[in-house]
Order: sequence, then structure tokens, then C-alpha cells
Amino acid sequence: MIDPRLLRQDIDDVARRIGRRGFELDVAWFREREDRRKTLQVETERLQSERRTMSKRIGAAKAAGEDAVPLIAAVGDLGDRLAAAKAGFEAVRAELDAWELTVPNLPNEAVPLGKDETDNVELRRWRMPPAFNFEPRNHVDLAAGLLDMEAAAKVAGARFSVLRGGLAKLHRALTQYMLDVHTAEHGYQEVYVPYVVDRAALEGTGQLPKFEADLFAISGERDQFLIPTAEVPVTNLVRDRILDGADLPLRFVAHTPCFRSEAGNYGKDTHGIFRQHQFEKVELVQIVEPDRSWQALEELTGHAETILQRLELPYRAMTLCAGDLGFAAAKTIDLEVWLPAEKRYREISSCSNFLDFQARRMMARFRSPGGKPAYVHTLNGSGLAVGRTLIAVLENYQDGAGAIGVPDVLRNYMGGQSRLEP
RNA sequence: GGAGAGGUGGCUGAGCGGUCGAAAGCGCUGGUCUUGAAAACCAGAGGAGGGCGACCUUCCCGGGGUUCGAAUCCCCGCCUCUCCGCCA
Repeated sequence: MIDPRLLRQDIDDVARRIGRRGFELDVAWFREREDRRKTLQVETERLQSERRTMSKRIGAAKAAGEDAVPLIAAVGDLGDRLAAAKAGFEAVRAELDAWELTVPNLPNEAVPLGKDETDNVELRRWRMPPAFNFEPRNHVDLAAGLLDMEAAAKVAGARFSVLRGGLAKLHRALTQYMLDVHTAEHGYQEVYVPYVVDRAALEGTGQLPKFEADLFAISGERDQFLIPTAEVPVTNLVRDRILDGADLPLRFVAHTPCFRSEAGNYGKDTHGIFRQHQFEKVELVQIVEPDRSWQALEELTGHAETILQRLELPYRAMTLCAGDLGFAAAKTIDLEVWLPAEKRYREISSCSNFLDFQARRMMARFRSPGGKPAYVHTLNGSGLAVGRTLIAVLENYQDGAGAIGVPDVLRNYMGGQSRLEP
């Protein structure tokens, strides 16, 4: 949520900055409600004040043993007038609140202008794509008998997968390795969290109210959803809390499945496991003091890059342009891994600084000694998407004879195995 | 699933129709003392929001209701804890 004071003070500047996303802010709509809100709020509070004063006087009269009947009569229809004013005020307030939840975050001014992913700007590259003396095969061919899309379709439908044997083990090895590096070397606390969340949690991080169609809702009387990312339960750990400034930064890492409906992506990435309704991700989340968040974004991105480097997977880092930015992010750096069969880089991690946008929605604050509560800044990034990392390992480590080399750092997690022969 | 207890400020916890934004303790801030710190003592400070301002409103899990007036009474949710049953 954007600072409401900023909206009131300089809505035109907000509109300009948010316009860089291609988002058109309805300035006239806002001004009209805001004017009414002001009048109605002042009037409502005036009546409330009046009622308070009168009630206190009645109480005092009764305590003194005086006759309170004339005073009670004098209150007259105050209650009705107050109720009417209050109803009007609350209606506008509700409209404004609902509207504010649909306005995306302001992009950082340094974020490049642009419309979609074709306008993203390359920051750096690590390692050149490997040269193969054969035509590299894609992950579906390479995984052969160990990847069973038909079995998954049978039990769940399209965009699910069944991994077997060594492939399932490699998938697990990747997960374990990522968790171990982030906890042992990067100072993250591992957390195990619910895979089901309520509406408030999703509003806190920004998936709701606008993107309900992207989620799997749980049917039943409860208003709950499967998590689309661990970002939701993990970031919401600090919802409605005033943290001690001395405890910051908080760094959490969680391994969870992620569930996405992928509505609107029907024809996209239909081959293999690149885009699934269910996938695993190791997620990094940081809760930091406001003046540290830009530095924290660089560090967090570096933590994700460490995994790619240790796995010796060629990648590049991209700064997302304003038009490609997610709803809640002020700036995002994507990591794209090289996929030899596709002969291009594909997203494997997305690292974002949300500034106080999520914190304001969640009421997540901190207090420095003697200071007033202030909103924290929140960040997160994939470190990494496990399924896509599996694809990258298969394709980059293929030997041309149908076998896959096991990356050095994973050998211990694979029982010493150095090759996978599907 | 059955029975009971409870949800109050950063935390613990009292209050149970009016003078309650709410005792007390812890923690916090400033001061005295000290070379410094601790201890002790003194003083101070709740959160959110509105108004150009003097100020004002709101908040005791959430939502309704009763009342001139609700932390306090009533109803409906949600959550936590204890016991029994069942169960991974």
C-alpha cells in the first residue's frame, strides 16, 4: 500500500511515478472521494465529541445524586444524526480502503522504463553458455523414464509431474543443498510454515485482492488458499507486530511447494516441468530497517547467485523494467539460467525489494530505542526455484550419451553418486 | 467430536456500565549517583487516524446488539489453553 499521506499530498506525482509501470491512476476518482471523506470525517468526529461530552455530564449528574432526566432529554436525536454521519463516512472510507489495495507500488526511480520483459536490462553475466559437440537435448528427453507426465495427469490433470528414482532424489538433493548453504553460510533461519493461508495474509503481501484468479482456493466454509509462494506465510510472520529494532534484520529461508493456477498462461511452456501448478521453491525472506533495504537486495540476490555458481550453471542477472515489475515490488532483479536445449536464458529466481509497501498492509513495524514505531522494509527472492534448477542441471550436465553428471556439490547428497542414468 | 477456561498496551497482568486509554510489574527513555556500567532513586512515554491550527476522534481478539454512555452486559464468529474420545 502506498502511503496515504503521499496520495493526499501529491497525487499527481504519485500518478506520474506509477505511470512508469503503465498503470493509470484515476486521480479524479481519488480526489472526489478524498474531498468527501474529509468533510464527513470532520462532521462525524464532531458529533462523536458532542455525544461523549453529554454522556459524561449525565454520568457526573447521576454520581452527584442530581436528576439526569433533563440532560438525557437534551441529547435528543444526537444518536440518529451521529449514526447517519458515520454511515456516510464509513462508506467513503471503505471505498478508499478497497481502492488503495488495488494500487501497485511505486517503482524505484532507477528502475528502467519499459513495457514488458523485452525491455529488461542485463546487469551482469556469469560464465558463458557451454559449447556442446552434440545437439543438446531438452530436460524431458533427458529425464526419460524417470519423469512421468502421464501418471501425474492421471491423478491430478495437466501441469503436474511425477518424478521417480534418481530424478526425485536429485530434486531433493538440490533442495537440501540450497537450505544448507543459506542457513550455514548466509545467516538465514530455516522455517517450516503452513502451505495454506487466509485472505489477510495474501492481502498483506499483495496477492489479494487483485490476483485471486492466480490462486488455488480451498473449497469449504473457510476462506483459505494454497500458497503461491512461501513469501506469503513467511513474510506474514511479522504481521501486526512491533519488532525490536535490535532484532533486525530477520532472515528466513523456507522450502515449500508453491501452487499456481496459471490462469491466462494456457499455451505457455506446456512441455515438461518448467511451468507447473505445483512446484518446489527455496525462498529467502528478509525483514530489515528501511535504510538497509537496498543493500539487502544486493546481498539477497548474491545469496541466490551463490547457488547457481556452486552448481556451475551459467546465468545472467536482469533488472526488471517498470512495466514488468510485480504489483508490490519497487525493484526486482531476476536471475536467468542458461538452458542449452532452448538456447536461451530463463527465469530461475526473482529478488525484490518491496520497501514499506507490504509492511504497511501487514502493519509490520519496528521500534528503535526511544523511537516511534516505523514500518520495516521487506524483501524476498527465490534461492532457487527447485524444479527449474533441476531442468538446468539436466540440460547443462548432459554428456551426449544420455547420462547426466551430478554437480560436485551435490554428490554427498546423492550418496556419492556422480552420474544419473535415466 | 464432547466438556471447561480464557483472549486487555512492547511483554506479563488487574479492572467487569460513567471520573478508564485503562492499576501494577517487566522492558523502554531522560535525569541523579558513578571514572564508566550495574544497582538504587526521581521523572517520562500507548497504538492508529483526522484537522492549517487550538485540538479532536478511535482502539481492551473480530463483527453485530442493548444503553444517554460498553474493556465491562447480550448474540455470532475466530483464536489459545486444559481434560476426554478418535487419529498421522
